[in-house]
Amino acid sequence: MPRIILHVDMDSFYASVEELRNPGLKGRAIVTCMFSGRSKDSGAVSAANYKARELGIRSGMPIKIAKRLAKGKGVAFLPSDREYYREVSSRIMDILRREADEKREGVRGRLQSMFEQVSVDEAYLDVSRRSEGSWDSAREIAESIKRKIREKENLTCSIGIGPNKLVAKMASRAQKPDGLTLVKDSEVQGFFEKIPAAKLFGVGPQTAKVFEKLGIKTSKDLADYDLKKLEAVFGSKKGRVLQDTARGIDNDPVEEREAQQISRMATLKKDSDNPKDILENIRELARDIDLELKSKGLFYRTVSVITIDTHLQMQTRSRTTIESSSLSKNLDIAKELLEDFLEQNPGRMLRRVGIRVSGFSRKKEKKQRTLGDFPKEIECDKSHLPSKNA
DNA sequence: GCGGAGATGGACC
DNA sequence: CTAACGGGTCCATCTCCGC
Repeated sequence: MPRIILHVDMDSFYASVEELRNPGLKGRAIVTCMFSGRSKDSGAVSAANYKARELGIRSGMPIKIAKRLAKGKGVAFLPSDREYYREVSSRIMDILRREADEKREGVRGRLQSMFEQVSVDEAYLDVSRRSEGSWDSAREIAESIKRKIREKENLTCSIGIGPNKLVAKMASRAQKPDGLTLVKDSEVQGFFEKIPAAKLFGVGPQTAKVFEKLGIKTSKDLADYDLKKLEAVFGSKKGRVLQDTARGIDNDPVEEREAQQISRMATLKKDSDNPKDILENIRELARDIDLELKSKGLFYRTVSVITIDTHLQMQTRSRTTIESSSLSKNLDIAKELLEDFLEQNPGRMLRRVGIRVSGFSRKKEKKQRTLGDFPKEIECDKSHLPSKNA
């Protein structure tokens, strides 16, 4: 059964939302920033609109560099307000969710959207059924989505359409902003051949460096490369995945995924190796995580402490307990993990610290299970229904 | 050999 | 003149250990 998948990607989302929020900014170059607070312009760029990109400003860039590029050009630098962006995002996701196919989960399961939000500004939609296998009607669905987002939120997005998530993703990237790119099965090979291997989804700076050594430049080079050799260099799993990627092959289903972990990080006001200092920060982060856990009704088994030192080297320490757990317990463990770390790394100054919880479950103690965990017979009382055998 | 636990690295937004 | 640098998530892999 061939699929038709849409990848919807909001255009420079944070910056665009800020532009709407403050009419005085209309038409200007806008950069949203995560200020770390340790010095005036310490931190990184989280988003830059297209006017700002024309100046060479990119997300992930240190704010100081962005400001140098922006010198005298009237660029607006704003602090990121992620809570607000999440609100706007959830309205957009509500629009998108309704455009995806529906499917029944399990035997008598509830209706579920074939929809997958991948980040605050991106989502995949499976529209195979709605479009009845017609690329033209998939294109109409995409156009209608773009129209709705523009009408309701006054924002633009770029949409890629393809036979799987990978192709849809690469397609949405191909034309931005406000783009719509359709790559049907018969066009996948030609479309991928034009893409440099380093630009493929899942290929970052490290992998690109190895490609260079191997003489792999284009996706075609990678697609035609000896699989055994790739697997020898990258490991069997990654080698295989890389070659599939270069060929536009991907069978990953569109489905909503449960969070596997929740973490919070913060930059210290000053580099430090003082447990008291650091623990103070971790305490705040743990409180925040605790709130989110409570609101989601989740329990966890594993706590990790993450440290990033002055050379930006990251290390982690984690511990798994029988069952979670209160905030205070969480903090006790974090404290021990941190103390272990500091003992084992005397003199190492930390720049940032974080805490992470994972290994989630919904059940409280041993017994209480969710409905889905119960065997069928006791799922519900059917005695009021007419008997099958009657 | 297999699983979980723990640590690390790479990638993406 | 150079270096400058957030926060969050997912996944794979390696090692170690008990079974």
